[in-house]
Amino acid sequence: MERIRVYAVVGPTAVGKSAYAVELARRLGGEIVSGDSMQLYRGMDVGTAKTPPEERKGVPHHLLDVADIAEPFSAGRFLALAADAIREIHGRGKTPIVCGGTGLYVELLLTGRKLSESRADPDLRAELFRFADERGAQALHDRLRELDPVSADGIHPNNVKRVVRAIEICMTSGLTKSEADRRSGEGENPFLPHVVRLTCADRETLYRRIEKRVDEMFANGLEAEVRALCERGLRETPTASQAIGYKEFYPYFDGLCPLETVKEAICRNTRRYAKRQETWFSHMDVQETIVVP
RNA sequence: GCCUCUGUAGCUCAGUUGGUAGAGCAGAGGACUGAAAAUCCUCGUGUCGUUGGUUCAAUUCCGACCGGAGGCA
Repeated sequence: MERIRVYAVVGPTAVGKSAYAVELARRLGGEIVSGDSMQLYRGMDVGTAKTPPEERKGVPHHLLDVADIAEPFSAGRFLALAADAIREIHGRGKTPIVCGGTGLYVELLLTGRKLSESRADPDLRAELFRFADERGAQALHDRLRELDPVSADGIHPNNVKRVVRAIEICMTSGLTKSEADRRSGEGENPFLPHVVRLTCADRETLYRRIEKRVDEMFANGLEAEVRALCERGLRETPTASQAIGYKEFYPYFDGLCPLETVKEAICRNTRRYAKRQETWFSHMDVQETIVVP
């Protein structure tokens, strides 16, 4: 089977992935597939730094605006959509270029994983969280160990969220999580990745870029965007509500802190996020590294 | 001017009945196969305001001085 050549542009927020990907697409005759867990949502534009249409320079972008903020999302759903988009682009004789900062999504995609659909079960989650709350994180972890000792070994007991998710997978997919993981890697990877990693020479440079970007977001109407989304229930959504650049406004809207505090919190959370991204991408199989000033 | 309280990690503070000290936040590093912009793990030496004194030993007790807060005049 011939593998599909897939380019990928990865790196922390604010290094300039999107613009780079657009240029790459124009050079290669490519189309972009977003690998970003928040740009999926319709209406989340300014805060997610979604490339505005006028900056896309005619390059088609896939997987932007494919979900309503009320929808939960998952890596499984992302994989299905992204893999389809890649095949479709390739089928038209164009080069697929994955661009995004969500390490898990991009890595699963490029390594050719396939995950069966597993529904989120809010009631089960709530029950498991309650259990952890009442009997302790260790007790919940013990329950996972009974269901799936292999994945229990790989998840720290304090990481309740992941323990809950692992149990949920076991109970909704009909397989243990570890078995599902094993199967996800079966078969040949249909993709042949060429990963370009963008990074900064040092943290200071990256942090300066982040601060500048946050300033721009505020200047471009971030507050109004978040306010409008809150009116549509953003705060009650399962996934979209967690986005950096959005959740920091909640205390401000409740009159609990000044706007300046919101901005500081966004910068801080973005810095921490960028650091986690750097950790992730530094271990990824990368073909090309570009240091941006 | 007098009296009281206070000065400990970048910040907010705890503590040592005298044997040179520890939490939260901030920060740094790391993990990651189904919420991932989420979640979790690891990392704390700092003239204990300055300076004298008592003591084998003072950040801890005593004095003075210098900051800060409050009270009385």
